[in-house]
Amino acid sequence: MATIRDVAKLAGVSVATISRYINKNGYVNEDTKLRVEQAIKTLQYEPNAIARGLAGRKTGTIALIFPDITNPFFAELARAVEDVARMYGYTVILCNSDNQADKEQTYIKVLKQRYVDGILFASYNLRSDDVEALKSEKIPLVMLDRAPRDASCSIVSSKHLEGAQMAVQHLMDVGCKKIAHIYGPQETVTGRERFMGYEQSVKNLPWYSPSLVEPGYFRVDGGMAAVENLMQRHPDIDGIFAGNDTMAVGALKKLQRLGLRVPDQVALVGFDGIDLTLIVEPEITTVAQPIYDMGMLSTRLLIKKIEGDIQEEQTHLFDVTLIQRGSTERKRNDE
Amino acid sequence: MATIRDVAKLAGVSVATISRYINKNGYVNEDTKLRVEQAIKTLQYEPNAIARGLAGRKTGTIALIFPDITNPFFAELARAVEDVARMYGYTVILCNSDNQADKEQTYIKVLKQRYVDGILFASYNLRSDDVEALKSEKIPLVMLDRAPRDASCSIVSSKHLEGAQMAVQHLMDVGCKKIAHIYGPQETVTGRERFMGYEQSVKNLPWYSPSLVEPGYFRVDGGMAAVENLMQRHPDIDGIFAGNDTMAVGALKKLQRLGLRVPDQVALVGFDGIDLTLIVEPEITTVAQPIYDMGMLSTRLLIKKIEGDIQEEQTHLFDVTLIQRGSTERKRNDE
DNA sequence: GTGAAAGCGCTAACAA
DNA sequence: TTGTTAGCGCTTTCAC
Repeated sequence: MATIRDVAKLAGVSVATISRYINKNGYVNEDTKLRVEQAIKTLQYEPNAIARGLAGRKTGTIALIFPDITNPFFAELARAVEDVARMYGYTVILCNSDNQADKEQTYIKVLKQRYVDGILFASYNLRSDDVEALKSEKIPLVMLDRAPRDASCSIVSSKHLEGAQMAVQHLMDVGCKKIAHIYGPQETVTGRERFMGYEQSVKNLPWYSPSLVEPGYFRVDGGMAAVENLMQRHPDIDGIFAGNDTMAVGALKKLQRLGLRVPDQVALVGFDGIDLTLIVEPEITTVAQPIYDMGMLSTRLLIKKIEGDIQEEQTHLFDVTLIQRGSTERKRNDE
Repeated sequence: MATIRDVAKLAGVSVATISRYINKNGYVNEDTKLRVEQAIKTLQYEPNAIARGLAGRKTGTIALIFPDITNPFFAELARAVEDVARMYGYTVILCNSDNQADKEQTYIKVLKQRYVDGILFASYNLRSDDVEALKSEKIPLVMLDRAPRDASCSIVSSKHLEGAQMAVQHLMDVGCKKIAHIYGPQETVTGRERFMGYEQSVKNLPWYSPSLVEPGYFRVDGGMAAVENLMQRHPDIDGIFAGNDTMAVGALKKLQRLGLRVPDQVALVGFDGIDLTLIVEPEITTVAQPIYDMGMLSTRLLIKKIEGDIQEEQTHLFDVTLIQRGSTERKRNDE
């Protein structure tokens, strides 16, 4: 592989000129520019990214730390991140944290060693001193859906609380008289806010009872178990709002096994808008987040911070959309 | 951040000694070893991976090139790869190729610039000269489920042909009298071999007809469309073997919409063993590949090649397993 | 066993 | 505009 020195020699200039040309900073005369281009072409020169990293402290690498790539939500997010990164000439490092603090910490250490230019973080346990540490080392950071209290950092999220209220409202609109909630982990912003949205919507209604909620751990089996418990306690439940689509899928499966017709006997709404909701029958009504857009925006934000285009920490809140599907499509909008 | 020089100074030795200690090559006296350890600890020294890469040409990075992380099969694979890589101190770069040759080529270029230590390749278009090029540059490569003709390289795959025959046999065992096949892209090894397995199993049977196959493009909507066409041509089809689980899910959905009972009127088998088959009702019988194990093994293989533990190219063929579920669970095993 | 020193390929002052 | 040069932090001969 040709080096910058070879190019310089062939073009009859110094390496500094080549460097300037490549990085498009500093002046380069038009004539020499042409010679340089020629030389680069004939030698098929490709700058060495590692050497650039060492010399310039910019590696063109960003890291994506999140719970689990196997989760369709994060897979779609990762896809968006990678797409945008590629467009901007960045490469992305994949880090599955399983929401374990020690894994997150190890990653951060490793990533520093590798001079990653920035980190996109969507796992739970980052504390404000971690954020401060990264900040003091000038490593740009964008958080997805979570932020340590009293740490200022850039955040990309969406309207979970509002979305939860939309979900509940929709269930009432299609005639539900007793609506349960399967909630996600309360350590998570998403799990918490969606729970709150449900609670605020129903707590003053006559039929409300605290025993209408059940945890589902954001998992299919969790959703199934939750339905089992809920229906046992309240056989008259006729609407379920699941805190995410994965649990909604589990809920649907269990409802069908219990012989309950969806949506006629029990209507069901999920949250997130992942494709899983489309492959089951009936398809599941969901409060969709613009996952791909969120991934795109957060990556753009991160790259802008890396490249110094923005300094301040920004917060972006995306709107969510209720997508009505079979799981709430009842014959009659009764009452 | 402390550098190797700081450590050397504090320990009262030269940087060479520190380097030897870190890399565990060359002799280091027991006493000095202790002093070095002390120094490293007090300074919280972490070797700089970029500098090591430049000097030693080993970056501790491997790349995973495959079609799309959004595909559950590849997501699970990626998870395995990342898990193993982490265990061995490697970091993984994510590359979605969408099976486009140009993206693959661009990636290979970028990855070379970044001195990746090895590449795990599961996309379609790599040609034998690409393989040779990588080989001549001493970049270890492991291919998943595909290999350019007449290029020797390490391959990890599983028994697609045999698996397809198992699927068909199973359908016959549960009493199917007319079995169709929804096939995947014939440019892919997987699509081709599964098709061949089907063909070999049925071509001499009295009911066989070439119009019993239909493409499904490895996609949900493809599976749906295929079922529509197949059932129109042959309303008496009572068994379907889909070339992968994604198409099987689509097939199931369409069958249900057509009002056909699964498994009683039409039994259904997929291929791959992804979780999608578990979330639908009925659950789908599938020929499962050990996806996670395949990811683990191929990563281990790659790392061994990187670290010089093996030279020769190896081929690993995994067994597949028929997992029987609701989609083929008929009341009576008739005839 | 250990150290001195020459790079790895590039960037970025600073001079010219 | 362009060139000289000193690093970036580490590995690796080659002496001692």
